[in-house]
Amino acid sequence: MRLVIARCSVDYIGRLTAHLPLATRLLLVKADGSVSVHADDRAYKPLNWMSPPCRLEEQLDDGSGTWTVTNKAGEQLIITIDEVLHDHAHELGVDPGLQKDGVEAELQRLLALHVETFGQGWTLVRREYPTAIGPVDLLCRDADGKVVAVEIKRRGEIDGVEQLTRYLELLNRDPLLAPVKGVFAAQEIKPQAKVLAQDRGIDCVTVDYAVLKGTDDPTQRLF
Amino acid sequence: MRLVIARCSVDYIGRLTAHLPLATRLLLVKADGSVSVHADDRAYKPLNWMSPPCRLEEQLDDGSGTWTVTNKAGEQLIITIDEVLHDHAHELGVDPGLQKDGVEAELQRLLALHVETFGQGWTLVRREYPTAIGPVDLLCRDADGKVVAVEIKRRGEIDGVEQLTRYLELLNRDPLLAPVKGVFAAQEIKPQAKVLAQDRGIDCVTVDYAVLKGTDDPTQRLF
DNA sequence: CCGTAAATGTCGTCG
DNA sequence: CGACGACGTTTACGG
Repeated sequence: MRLVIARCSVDYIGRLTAHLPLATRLLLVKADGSVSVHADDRAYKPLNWMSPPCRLEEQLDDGSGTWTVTNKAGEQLIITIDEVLHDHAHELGVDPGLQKDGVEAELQRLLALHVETFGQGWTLVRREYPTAIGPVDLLCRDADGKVVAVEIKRRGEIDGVEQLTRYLELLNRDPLLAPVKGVFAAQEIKPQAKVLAQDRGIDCVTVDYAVLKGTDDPTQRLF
Repeated sequence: MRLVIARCSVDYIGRLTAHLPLATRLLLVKADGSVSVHADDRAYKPLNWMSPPCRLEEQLDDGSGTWTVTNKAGEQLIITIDEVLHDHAHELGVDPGLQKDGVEAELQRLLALHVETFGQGWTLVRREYPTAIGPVDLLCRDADGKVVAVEIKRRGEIDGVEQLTRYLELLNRDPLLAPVKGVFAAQEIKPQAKVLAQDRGIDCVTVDYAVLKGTDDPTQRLF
């Protein structure tokens, strides 16, 4: 990893064209070949960058000069360097990598254990019920024995309603299942998604993750 | 901007939980308060980070110690530092910012100016025509006076066709507008999107941004 | 500040 | 290699 602080201007010509006027910035060159240009704000996102695989060509005359970064698609990041204020390289080695523990999978697991969240007398037919266009998160039966397809998202947006709609269309072609109702479940459901769901006859359920987790965790129980 | 190379392990507790085993990494502290942890790969994306606004607390004993970064939501990034190999700070000042060209907004602006791109005699009714489920990019009339809804994307994919389909369904409920036709315009349209659009009776138009821009820019005109 | 759509999205997985 | 969905999406824009 190489860290360069330099006064520079930058041009990107690729999927779009972009220009950065002369200013002092951080140029970050990683071992994977990527180059990114950071200002002192905008959180972790660089002002400009080139993702690997790409090639960095340096043309330097006494500190000032030009970096040209090119990828296979012919996109170019051109960094015109006026003055180098700091230039430091360091070997980091391979990173052991990140261990993540996601929320959506957990949400599905908890709801599968507690389908009564959707209504009294509900039972789980199957989690990840397979169809030709992908698995339905939960297939249930309500108290009347009617089949219900449940789509679970952490954040409920319009795309999720579309996805559930496609599943319902497919499931309703199966005479053994039809008529199949739909439930859209998420920690938070956007107004637009609610409108579309209602328009399609799909019920929306907002799920409280903490409560659900509490239901699952004996140490969290109130009684 | 502060650049620290350190042997560290990292834990994030927030929207998910994540852990990074001990290794040498770059810790990037920006003037906006953000902290990000970079390995020597994964392009510009950090392994872990905290976005501003947040607060960094340092507890150090002879180089080793703990950084605790907290935001308002109570999310925490905890960096346990084993050894600091490099620590360098630099004043960058405010960045003049990025000038972009060629994004969807630009494409929409140009097409609004040149609806004849879609056909002779076409007129613009309104840009960003409002509906209950969001604004239609362009509402036009063709040479016969028929209403046409135009959805514009930089890259035309299935989602865009779905979006336009929803608009058409809604607009066609309005007896003052119906029947409304659809046009899907993009610099590049994926085959799948074309197939779906055709199936829905939606016309596809591939737009040449350079030509359109040339039409707009007198200095670029050939005649 | 909330809601919505775009993004050089990026990053996995799976066919 | 391309399509599809998730992302701690992030970011910009408009009400």
